[in-house]
Amino acid sequence: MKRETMQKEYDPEYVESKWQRIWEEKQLFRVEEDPTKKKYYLLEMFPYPSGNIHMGHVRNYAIGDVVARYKRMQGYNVLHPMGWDAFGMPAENAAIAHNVHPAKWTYQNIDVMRSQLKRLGFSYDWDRELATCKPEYYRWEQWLFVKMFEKGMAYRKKSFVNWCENCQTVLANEQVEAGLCWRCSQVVVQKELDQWFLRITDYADDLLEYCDRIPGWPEKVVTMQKNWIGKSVGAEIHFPLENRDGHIPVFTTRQDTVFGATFMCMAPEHPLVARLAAGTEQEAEVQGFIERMKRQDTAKRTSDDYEKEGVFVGAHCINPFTKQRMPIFTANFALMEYGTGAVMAVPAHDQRDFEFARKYGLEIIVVIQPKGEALDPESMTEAYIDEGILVRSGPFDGLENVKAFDAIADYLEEKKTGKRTVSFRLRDWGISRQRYWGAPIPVVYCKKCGVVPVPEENLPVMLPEDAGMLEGGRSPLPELEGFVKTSCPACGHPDARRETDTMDTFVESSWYFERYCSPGHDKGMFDKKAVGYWMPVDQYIGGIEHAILHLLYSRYFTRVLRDFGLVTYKEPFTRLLTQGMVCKETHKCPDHGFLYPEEAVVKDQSRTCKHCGSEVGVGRIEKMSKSKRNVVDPNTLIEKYGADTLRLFCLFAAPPERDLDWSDQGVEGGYRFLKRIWRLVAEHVADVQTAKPFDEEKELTGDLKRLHRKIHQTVKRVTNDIEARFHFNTAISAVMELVNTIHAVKAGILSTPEGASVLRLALETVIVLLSPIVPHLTEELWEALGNSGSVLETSWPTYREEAIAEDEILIVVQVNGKVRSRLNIAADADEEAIKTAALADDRAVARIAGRPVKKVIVVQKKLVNIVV
RNA sequence: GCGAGGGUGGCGAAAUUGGCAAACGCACUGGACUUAGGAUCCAGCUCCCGCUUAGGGAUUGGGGGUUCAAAUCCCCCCUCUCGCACCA
Repeated sequence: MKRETMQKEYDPEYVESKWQRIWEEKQLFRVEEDPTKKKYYLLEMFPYPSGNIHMGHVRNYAIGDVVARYKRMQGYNVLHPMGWDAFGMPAENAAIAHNVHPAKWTYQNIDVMRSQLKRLGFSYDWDRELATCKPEYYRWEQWLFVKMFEKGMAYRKKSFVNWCENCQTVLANEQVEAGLCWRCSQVVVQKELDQWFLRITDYADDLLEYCDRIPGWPEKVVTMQKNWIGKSVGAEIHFPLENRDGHIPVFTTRQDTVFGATFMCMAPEHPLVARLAAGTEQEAEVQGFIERMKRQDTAKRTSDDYEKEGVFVGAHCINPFTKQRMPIFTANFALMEYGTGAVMAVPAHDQRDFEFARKYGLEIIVVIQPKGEALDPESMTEAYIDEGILVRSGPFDGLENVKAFDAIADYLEEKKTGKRTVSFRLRDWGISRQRYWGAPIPVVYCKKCGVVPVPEENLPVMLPEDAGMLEGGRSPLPELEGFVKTSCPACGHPDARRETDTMDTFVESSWYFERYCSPGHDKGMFDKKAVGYWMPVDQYIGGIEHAILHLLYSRYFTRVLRDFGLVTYKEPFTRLLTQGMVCKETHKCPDHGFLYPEEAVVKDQSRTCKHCGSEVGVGRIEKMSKSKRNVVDPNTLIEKYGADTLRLFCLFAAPPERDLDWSDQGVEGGYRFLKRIWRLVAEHVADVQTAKPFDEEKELTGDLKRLHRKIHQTVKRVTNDIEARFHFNTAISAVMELVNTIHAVKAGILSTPEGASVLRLALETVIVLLSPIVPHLTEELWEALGNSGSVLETSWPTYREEAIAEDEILIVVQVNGKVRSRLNIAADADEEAIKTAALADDRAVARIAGRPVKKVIVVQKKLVNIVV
């Protein structure tokens, strides 16, 4: 296979397979802990093995690979692993559709996708590959679950949960998007079930507080997490029931308005609602309302035209401050999941309560007066929610409301009729899934002992592989006698049942980054020493769609592991980069919907549908997706242009955090650039074969001096663009400029010994700087120049400021802020000299036109502004 | 409604600290080489005015401000994308 001389034309297929083979033979990407070297853990979000690598993966992993290779060339010991988020529903759906076991489908996909990733030349340490569906992985997750159960951090509770009829399973709050299932967009309904929860709310405060201590995260993600956690500081107030024992606890952030509370609103699901209505003449109406609300789906409840409505439950409670009777309503806007499920309604100072009061003719009492204004409940058109002075508030009259927050809270605590409290929007994480293809929850239900965790020595609870898939997506586990029937691990009673729910797949992805540190470890979740060396992840890269879900769960899990003494840090990901989506224009036919580009026949200026001849609209640029038929297949492109071109385009077309608009012509342009470099080296390889890279000892002149300067400038720019900003697009531009500069050097000069030496430095610089981006091409060229070993093993080039310095500098001459002239001036010219030169400039003089010069501003090495 | 991030040529974009707006690339136009070019090389390429030469003017979503100087800083508005949304 070895070619003796360099081919004239760039052949990506040959070059890429050759170097991929060499890398593998030399095991170039293997890493181990090495205390003598600084570590760098670079991680990209691992893929779900859906079948094929798509362009979003290519972009994500191309970005990561540049950083991994760059850091390695900087001398870091780089951990760059890859694996599979392998449990999940698509496997079950495919199993039902194609009658193949989810495991088989998953492992086949993994094989295909692994070879695709290898074909792209990413520098992964494949020895660390893991798949979360393997028992040796989920075994430790079950182990942690048991530990959490023992500490009360995992618990079982009957509650209303989000249910997707299509997926036949429960969804976490984080998995409901605008009332729809995040996966299939089916409307989510509420269903009451016994479910396992993880007590993430115990860490709500800590998770929130640390949001401000992860400076390496994009602000956007941090705010999204803060909003999701949604902390509200306020008070709980107890409203005694009239004519019976007990009280209704209420959460409020506006305890300063409590004297204006004139009625009570409770969530329809609130257990007290039906009890209070029982036996009253309201009972039937209240029951009807509760039933109606239960049937209403979340999507409807959150729509814009959703009207506030409620029903009087036939009972009253007492405002503990005013002793006034307050009618109790059940209302659709009161949410059982938030606060206590009951709201004290203060219509004068809350817009929602105001509307409700107006609708049902309820009393409105103003208790906060704005300064210099008197509010009249009769004429108010909206609630007054701003600051003011308390009125009609007994002992608190005259107090500024901002001060009343504390005063009233103190009073509550003193009288024991309430207390200061904090409410979070964040709910505990429901992890039970009524699905087959997931990690079994390691619990047994015993007639005698109740809920019994599976002891460590019996782990893992293996997911039975002999399950047949059921129609409609129902889990086969509850019907698998061999799995369900077991004996109690505690008392040995033979009549015990296994839990048949599996864990949410987000549990697996909440600790895989630790597992990578010691993937084969069989004495625990991970080897503490390995984790101590590698963790935390220095740079994490992935899509913004995980801003809450995966990233919040991972932060939570890290805290749990820390409390078990397994890790020493709190935050798993020091820096986070959320890359943009890969987008492309869509084609839409009025009759046939979205079309593939080849189904839109180009005729003259317009396009017509291949099937019906209707005019095809070129739709907006949207995220690539199969359903929109605007995807580009990486395989096809690799075949045509090679992996390097594909990587280059993904990095060049846009900075990583921004969306990338796909352009076939842009890919072509990238290919052209690589061919251009190839020819450049091929053309000069004989000249520079024996030359040494220019070693800086001699003073250069003319084109060579310019080229030499450009080399150093390029090293500086590329290093800075990658290191500080991850702006690979400008890094590539800089190398393109260097290549253009080489081309511009007059032919004869390069064949002199001095020329050859500078040229060699130039070519090697191009090669080394591009090597993290297009690794295969650069390996081949590196070798062609007579170097041995891999480019990856060379160190990253450095630059010298003296070499960058220009002798002459272009100074812009402005008159009144407008550019009027430019002059070349010695780089070391002082301010006075620049000023004199500018004032003597012909064009400047003409513009000044004899007017007196008021002021001259000189910016060293940049410009002169003459103000007249 | 609340929060975040965008808006710069025909297109993707660049401008790191307030200091020449449009680097680099795509597309396009012209030329060279050529049997041919969808290969390659060279040149041009924001808009308007202009004796197509010289030159002048305008321009970073819109309006105002600060400054010798604003894509960049401040205020108001428009618009797009994303996230949350009856949160008591």
